[in-house]
Amino acid sequence: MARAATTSDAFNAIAEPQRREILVLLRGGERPVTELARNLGMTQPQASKHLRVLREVGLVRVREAGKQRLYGLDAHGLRPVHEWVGGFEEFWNETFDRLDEYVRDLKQAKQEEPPDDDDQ
Amino acid sequence: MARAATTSDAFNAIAEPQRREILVLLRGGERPVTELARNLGMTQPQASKHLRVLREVGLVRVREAGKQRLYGLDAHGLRPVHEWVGGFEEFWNETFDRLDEYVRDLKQAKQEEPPDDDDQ
DNA sequence: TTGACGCATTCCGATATAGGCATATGATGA
DNA sequence: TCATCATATGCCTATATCGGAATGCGTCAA
Repeated sequence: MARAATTSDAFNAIAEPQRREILVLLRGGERPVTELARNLGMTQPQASKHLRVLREVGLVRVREAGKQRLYGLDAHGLRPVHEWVGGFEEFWNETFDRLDEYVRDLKQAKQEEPPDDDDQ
Repeated sequence: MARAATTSDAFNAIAEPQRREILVLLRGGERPVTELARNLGMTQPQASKHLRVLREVGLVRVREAGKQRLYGLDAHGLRPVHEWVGGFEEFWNETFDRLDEYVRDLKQAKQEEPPDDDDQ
C-alpha cells in the first residue's frame, strides 16, 4: 500500500538518482565507501545506505580489504531492465512519425465523428 | 526526504510494475481506461491514477473520443533510460563475472591465456 | 432533462523512503 | 589495551506513495 520497496528489484533501485551515480562511478572499478561519498557529495551514512540497497538487489558486490570495503559493480541485474525498455525501441522512433498524423486526425476528429473502435 | 516523486522522471514512473504493464499493453495500440483496468485486473481509479503518472512524465498521451479517453504510448521518454542502462552493457558480461569465469576457466583450461586483470 | 456510462479526483490509512545525526561495530597499529 | 579510521546501523521526521471507497464531472442516448 505504499510504494514497492526500493529493494524489490533493479527498477526500483535505480529509480534513485544518487544510486545511479554510484553505479556509474563503479564502472571505473571498485571503490571504498568514503570515496564514493566524497565523489558524490553525500555523507558516509547515506552512501552506505544506498550501497545497501544496491547490494540487496545484487547490483553491487562487496569485498573486504582491511579496514575498507570495496564496492564493485555487478551489472547483471541491469540486463532485464535493458531488455524490457528495449522492447519499446521501435516505438520511440515511430511515435514521432505518427505524431503528425495523430495531430491531424485530432483536428479532423473534432469536426467529425470519432471512428467506432472496439469496445471491450 | 521521501522518495523522489513517481512523476519526477521515467525511471521513477516505470519502477511500478503495473505501470510497466500498462505500457506493454499500449504497444498494441490506443486503449480506453476501462479496458486497461480490466485487462490488468485493477480498478478503474487505479488505472486512472497510474495513467496520470505516465502522462505527467510523457510516456503516454490521451485522445478524447466521445465518452472515452484513449491512451496511447509515447515511448520516446524511455530512450534516455535505455541509453543509461545500455551504458552498462559491456559490464554485465565481463566485469565481475571474473569470479565465476575464473572458476569455470579453471575447470576448462588450466593455463590458456593469462587473463589481464587490472582493477581500478 | 434524465439516466447511464467513462473517467478523474478526493479523502483515507498504512507504509517506507531519504536525509540528518548519533552511535555501534570492526579492523588496524602503536 | 587503547585510539583511530572505515562502515554500518538505529532513530527521527517529513513526505509521497498505492490501494480502496465514494463522488464529481462530462458525454451520449432516449
